[in-house]
Amino acid sequence: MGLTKTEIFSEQQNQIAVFAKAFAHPARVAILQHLFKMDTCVCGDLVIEIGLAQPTISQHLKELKQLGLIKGNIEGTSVCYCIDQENWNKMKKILNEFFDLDISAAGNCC
Amino acid sequence: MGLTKTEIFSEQQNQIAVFAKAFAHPARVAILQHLFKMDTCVCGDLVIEIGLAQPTISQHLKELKQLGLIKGNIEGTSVCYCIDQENWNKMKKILNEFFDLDISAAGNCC
DNA sequence: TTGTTTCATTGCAATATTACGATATAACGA
DNA sequence: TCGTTATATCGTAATATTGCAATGAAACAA
Repeated sequence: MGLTKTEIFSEQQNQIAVFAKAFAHPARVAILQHLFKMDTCVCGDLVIEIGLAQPTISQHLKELKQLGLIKGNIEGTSVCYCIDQENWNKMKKILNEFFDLDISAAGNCC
Repeated sequence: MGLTKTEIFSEQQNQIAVFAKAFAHPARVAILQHLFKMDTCVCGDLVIEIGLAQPTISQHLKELKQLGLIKGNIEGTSVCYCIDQENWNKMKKILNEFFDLDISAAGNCC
């Protein structure tokens, strides 16, 4: 049905999934990598850097912004985006807790 | 168009996206958490544990298996799944390299 | 004001994902 | 052999995602 049954999962499980979805597209990975690489903030250079149309980039930026991973500031006619450090670290913490689940017990059957 | 333009991105960017997609659904997060929690391997208990139909769980398991994050062994009529430690660690390394990009330079504009 | 630049939004088409009923398959016990 | 159990696969319906052309909105310069 294309509809995820979020109600049967824990809040934590849903949050992990929502954050993971942010990185589940190479364009968004590329955008974030570029925002990290540039010491000065980027705006529509992303359209040139990445090879996608402007509306497409704008849409990906919107998703990252709604998740809180990036911030955007209007500067004249252009918009300056950058990583939201606080939320980025929160996301890292939540995902790393999941990645670092104790593996010692599992993995001994197959 | 629903079709990701993978060809314009680097192999690394695509790989991050593919791994992230594994966690981009709470059911797969729940499956992996359960596989970590149980010291003995699980099979169709997942259908009971998680509240989804058997074909749906089977489909999610297939995706995780294709990615190499889990392994499955046939034991009689049931199938025993567990984390593939080697690939799990590979995935962790790739995603953490991305998460740990130097934040000092970025994030000072907004 | 008019034109330009930059970005967001809208609307749409194409593909992907999620979920499940029905069915197939494979191993086992009686 | 026959029935049971456990899982996989198929087919299908519904929703989500991706991408872009066209258009709108806002700031600026002339």
